[in-house]
Amino acid sequence: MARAGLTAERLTLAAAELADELGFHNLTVSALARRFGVKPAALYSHVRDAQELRVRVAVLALAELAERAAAALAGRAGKDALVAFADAYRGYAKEHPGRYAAGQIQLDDETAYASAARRHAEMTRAILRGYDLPEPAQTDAVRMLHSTFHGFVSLETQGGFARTPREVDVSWARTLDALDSVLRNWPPDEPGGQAA
Amino acid sequence: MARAGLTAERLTLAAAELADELGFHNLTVSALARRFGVKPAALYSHVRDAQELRVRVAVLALAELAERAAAALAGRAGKDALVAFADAYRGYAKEHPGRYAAGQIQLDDETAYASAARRHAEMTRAILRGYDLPEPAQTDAVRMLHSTFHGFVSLETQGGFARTPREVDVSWARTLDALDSVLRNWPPDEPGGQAA
DNA sequence: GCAAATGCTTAAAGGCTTTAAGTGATGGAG
DNA sequence: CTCCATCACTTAAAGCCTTTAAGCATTTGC
Repeated sequence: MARAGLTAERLTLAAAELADELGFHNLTVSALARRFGVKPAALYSHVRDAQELRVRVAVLALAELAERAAAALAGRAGKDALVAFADAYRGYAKEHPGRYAAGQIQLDDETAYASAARRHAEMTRAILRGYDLPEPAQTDAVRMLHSTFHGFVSLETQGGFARTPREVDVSWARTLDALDSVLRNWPPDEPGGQAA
Repeated sequence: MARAGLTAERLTLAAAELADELGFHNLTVSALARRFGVKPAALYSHVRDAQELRVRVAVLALAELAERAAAALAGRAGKDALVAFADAYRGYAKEHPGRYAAGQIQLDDETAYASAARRHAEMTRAILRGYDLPEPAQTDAVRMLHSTFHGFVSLETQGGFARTPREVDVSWARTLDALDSVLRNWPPDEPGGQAA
């Protein structure tokens, strides 16, 4: 019997494809083995267990996403940078829903540190350079941006916006307009009240 | 042997508790049966299968969340309403992470229609009444608000903000300030450019 | 060309889901 | 009050998944 030529890397890549096709939660050792025409037990020489497989896909996804985001950001500033980054983020999630879902799992501190998670934070801060926010506000803005991107993409891929006719692309664009607007005019720490 | 007195309702409630304790993805028929001191097969007289159990928890969660949000909204308007609604949303997710996660699963159109999903959309629109947005922008704003709330809460419960020292509560408050600000000053359809 | 290492299979145990058939408790009718 | 029908739960069993251990075969290096 010819060997299948399994390695941790090939398994990870195939697992990522499987996740994109079937959904991350349908990524199983058995399904992956099937794809290689091999018995499930064969995978355990290359990967400790199912959880390690998931973590590997997560790390791959974070790296790919960081790569894309970095490319999108290159040479841009201000709103251009904001939109390019956001579009890269959303585009990746739509092209690779399984990988994107993988990227959301909890990584232990060590794995997260070694992964591209840091690069994401740095890039988001790079966007904010165009908006000139002082430090504590900058952290808040990073969190708000990340929340909005992730929330929108996550709701969209789960069909959360499907029941309203308006084009999702338009709402996305308007949301980015709104984020740009609020970053250019970040509210002061003591809000002055809510007068019209 | 005394009977356990199972009903679909009691199972659903216990399933919700189980999900909050162990995480939604650890909600299994077996674990639930164990909690009632009963064999797994016993549950199948009351609930069609594991998926129905999950859907029931989702519908329960959406209803509870709508209840809370409605109470928070009562008698408030403008930023007060925004903050109360958002806090109710986040509070529920933190108190009931398993239920909250359940609320994110895809419901078929019929179930979704019968569920509280509509009430959520209506309440978000009610918040916007205080901000006087014309219609297509209103839909965009609803989507942005929902995205930001969901994204923030989802990242927070998954530990996404844990690696930065700043208090998450403060970032949440500042994010709501920012949303209030952008709603009061919603950008026009043709953005005028990005001058400082 | 042979031995050692490596890669995959077989075997097996344990858990989860789900269906079908069986048993015992409960409650309503006489 | 008692008997019987119904309903609630158990037992049994099949199928799929994960994971470990042991075995066989293929490749590699000397």
